[in-house]
Amino acid sequence: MSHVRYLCLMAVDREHVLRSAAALLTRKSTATMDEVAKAAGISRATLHRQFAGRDALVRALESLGIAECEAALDAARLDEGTAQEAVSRLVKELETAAGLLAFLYTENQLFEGDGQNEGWARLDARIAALFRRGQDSGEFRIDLTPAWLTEALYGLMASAAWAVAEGRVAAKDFHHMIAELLLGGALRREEP
Amino acid sequence: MSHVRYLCLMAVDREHVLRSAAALLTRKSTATMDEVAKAAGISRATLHRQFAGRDALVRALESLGIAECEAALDAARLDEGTAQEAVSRLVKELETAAGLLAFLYTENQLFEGDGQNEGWARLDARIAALFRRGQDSGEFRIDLTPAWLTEALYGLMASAAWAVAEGRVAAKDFHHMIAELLLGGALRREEP
DNA sequence: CGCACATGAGACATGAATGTCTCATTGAAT
DNA sequence: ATTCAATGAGACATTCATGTCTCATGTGCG
Repeated sequence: MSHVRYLCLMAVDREHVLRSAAALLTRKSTATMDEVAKAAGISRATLHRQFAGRDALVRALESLGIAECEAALDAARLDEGTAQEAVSRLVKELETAAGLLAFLYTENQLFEGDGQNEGWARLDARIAALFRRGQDSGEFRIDLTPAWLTEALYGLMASAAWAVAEGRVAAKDFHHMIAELLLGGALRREEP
Repeated sequence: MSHVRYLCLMAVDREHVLRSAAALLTRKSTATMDEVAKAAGISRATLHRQFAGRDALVRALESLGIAECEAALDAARLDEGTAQEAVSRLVKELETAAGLLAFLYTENQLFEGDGQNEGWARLDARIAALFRRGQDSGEFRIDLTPAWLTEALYGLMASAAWAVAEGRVAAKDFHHMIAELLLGGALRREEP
């Protein structure tokens, strides 16, 4: 039964291709299908056999990014402990997906039109709910809206991913930089 | 002497074209030259007469963005008062350039190769120097590097510009959102 | 060994964006 | 009114990424 093996190999390769594409497109968002194929170590023909076209590839990356984010949200256990700790865990869990997120964040074509993936709305809602929980518990200041804090989290993740990729900051500081800057702003300061 | 008037008109139109292009490309970074021309209310032929090609247009936008940033840095008087106040003034002065900055921030092709505009390095140095001044004076925490704070400022500006453009946050909160979040993170908290 | 199938290489057509060109028109200055 | 320059409209060739195709190769399996 080569059929089973066939499916297995396809799945593995598809995963590898998506990873390679994400890594390349994060650095050069205008990379051609040929460059994507070369980066994955396959031919352009095979790339087209796995993804109907560039659009399908980007959509698959979008689904992968959403899935990774949701997995990170689950792993971060946003409902446990203080909101501050939950945010810190979330940043930690999102670190591996930061590069992919940074790419998707700039693909604004994904968000025009009605066919936009509802996964983003789910993610936004869960993250915003976390910030709202922190506000309700008195941990976070209330003059910064959950929507803005969610946007800022995305933006800081993307900024850090690019800064690390270009060597302007150290990769090991990723979590500390984002969590400290974001929480320092979102956390209500003790009255002196 | 129509020659003088000729030069004057060219300058005015060029400015207008650049503004229109910046506004459009901020929303849709893949807009074609035809769309850019239509957005500026001119024909594609005239657009090509003013800018040799798409590359030249992007380069001109880059120069414009750098010039606006340097003007904002000058107007913010980064050496006066506390570093915190200077950062707040800087965010205020940069607000009008935020859309353009957001576009340039994602044009990572500008930063590959050796021919990258040295204006960015100058800007980075000036902004980083401001954060360093705040650290030296004890206003800002020292565990977040000036390089990262500079990156974070860019990232938050871009995030806020997009969020405002898409209606997720209110435009009037622009300065407050960025300055408060950034400073809250960069500012050393009072010991309880 | 022979079969099946995924792959790589490459040819080919298509479409889109670009860059260049000509020509008629407008508009302002003289 | 005449002249000059800029503009708009459009034709045109070119380039490039894309998408589809065929064919040869190799590799695993029966």
